[in-house]
Amino acid sequence: MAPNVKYSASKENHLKAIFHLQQEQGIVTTNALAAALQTRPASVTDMLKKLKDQKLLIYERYKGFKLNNEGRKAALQVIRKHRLWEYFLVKKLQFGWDEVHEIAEELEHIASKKLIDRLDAFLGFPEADPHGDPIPDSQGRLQMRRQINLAQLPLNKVAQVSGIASQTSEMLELLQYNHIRLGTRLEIKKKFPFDDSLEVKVRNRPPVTLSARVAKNVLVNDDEPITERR
Amino acid sequence: MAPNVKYSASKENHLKAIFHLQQEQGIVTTNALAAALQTRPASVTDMLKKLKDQKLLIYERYKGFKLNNEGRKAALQVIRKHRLWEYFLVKKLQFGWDEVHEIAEELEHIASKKLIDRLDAFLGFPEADPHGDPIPDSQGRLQMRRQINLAQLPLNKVAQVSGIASQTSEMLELLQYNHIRLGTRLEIKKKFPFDDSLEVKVRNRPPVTLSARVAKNVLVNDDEPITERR
DNA sequence: TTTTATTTTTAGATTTGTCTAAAATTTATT
DNA sequence: AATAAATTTTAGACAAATCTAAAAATAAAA
Repeated sequence: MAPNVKYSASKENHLKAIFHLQQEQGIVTTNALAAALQTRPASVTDMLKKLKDQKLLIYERYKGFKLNNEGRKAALQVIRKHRLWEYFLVKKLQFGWDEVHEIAEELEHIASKKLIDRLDAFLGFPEADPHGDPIPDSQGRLQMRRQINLAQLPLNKVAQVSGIASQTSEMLELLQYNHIRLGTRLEIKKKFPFDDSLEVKVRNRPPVTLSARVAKNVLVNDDEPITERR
Repeated sequence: MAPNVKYSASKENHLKAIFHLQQEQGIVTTNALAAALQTRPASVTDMLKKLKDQKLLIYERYKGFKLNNEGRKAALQVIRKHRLWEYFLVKKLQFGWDEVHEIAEELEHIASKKLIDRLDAFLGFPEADPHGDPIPDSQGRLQMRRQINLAQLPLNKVAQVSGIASQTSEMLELLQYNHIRLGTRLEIKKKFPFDDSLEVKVRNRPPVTLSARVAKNVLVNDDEPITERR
């Protein structure tokens, strides 16, 4: 049933953004979604009505909303496409991991499921995109990973960067400047309660200071990284 | 100047279709374009006005139209994108050459020029797409090739299939069924003046009969193919 | 060269996605 | 609890791309 349902690019963008927001907050608000999509609350309300009519979300006016099963499945297909294209751009076309997001935003709206499954195979069924975010499989199953943000990491505990929450190019540029990338191992050397900024140490580099805003957007593995191989 | 001008998908489709039509007929008519795009003449007129305002074509009402320099350049960029994606789909993702057109119709509207130039390099700067149609280079230069259609080929002269004019999936299916594909060498064994159908022979195969309609859409090299290597 | 037929354009509507400004509702604050 | 502030929704408008039906222009035929 419903193997190749096609939603407009705008609807897909809304579904995807709702999915990400409800990961963090459970229920999503109109204002939050409008901010995430750089649009107006009124426009969001308009779209919510359409998505509700299409039975993709649970929504009662003034009370917030979240995806239902159908909506979640649709969102995961978009996320799958986005992340596979990002992987393709970096691994095959030699793009930098910090410059692929915008292009993938366009590619993710190409409909053909066959295309995506072939691309997946061509890329060797990668598990994560270049930012470390896991790629849903063909059935939309997303292998969840235990991630915490850098602000939550205890002092002096080494962790490995496994994802970047906010992927604006400004953010990615800042991280690149500080030699923080996917897979980078780092530890917090000092926390400044005044503004919650952190002094972070990456191996073989002088320590750098990160604002609380940045730290909250750097995701790291919750458990001990591999430090020795045997 | 104007390196990354972005036109809507619909405008790009119009530009591309006009380009193809004027290749054959010099000047293009509203009805012909409407037929090519499977839309209505009134819709075409609406779009023509917009394209004229954007200075992409020469158009006087009731008198037909054609692309100007700017429009031709834009059309060639779309054609370049389309053909490179087709090549990618066939050569890298193992699609059949008769099933890539629809997907490429979507991919061709992705904007980034950098993406396309990287893709071009990744594919090894191919000269022609899987249907044998030449791929414009990064500057939009299209290397023209001497092609005639199969109906014009003299009796018993071997020629090599170098392009398919009408790429409907019905047409491509028919050709595939008859083992006629890009690069296939064939010759005309008999012409039937009654309906201008042809008996065509492909090496190691029994002869097949093609209608005049099909023959006009199969393009072959004008000059002798290479039969021996030295 | 009139008349008829065809082609093309205009006029007015529709759909999708967006917006602003105002109204309705909920939440927060005195 | 009453009022103020913030959030969310509605009402009405607009742009893009399309459509149908009717009018205008051109081409073909009698």
